[in-house]
Amino acid sequence: MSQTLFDKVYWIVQRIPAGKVATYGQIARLLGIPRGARTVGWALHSLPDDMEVPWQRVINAKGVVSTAWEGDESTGQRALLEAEGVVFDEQGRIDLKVYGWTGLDLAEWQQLQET
DNA sequence: CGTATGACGAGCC
DNA sequence: AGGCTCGCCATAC
Repeated sequence: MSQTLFDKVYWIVQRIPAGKVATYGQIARLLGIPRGARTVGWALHSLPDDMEVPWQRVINAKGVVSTAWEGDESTGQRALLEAEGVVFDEQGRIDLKVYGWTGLDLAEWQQLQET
């Protein structure tokens, strides 16, 4: 079945460990489109509700949560991340040096190439 | 098939 | 340092 770019994005995001965060640009590079950060963002934008994807672990390069989605204090993206151990600074940003995802391990990377 | 759009990014002012 | 503009890539219409 022809995996769409979206499916790959979801596949990768689902492999980001709890307590870690990745940037759109980082995921785009994994997909082979170094300048396609926007496309990744769009993929998550149109994420089906019935799909379990920790999209909250995907943020922009500034270490800030883009989705002003904030709906609720207990369900907001920030609350979800803090519950996983991610710490925000006074400016509401995440230190990517500490919580940044290092990437897929070798086995996962190879599996991605096959899809 | 051309134009518009979007959870971004890097560069310039 | 902070804010604005242009560039990129894959879908939607």
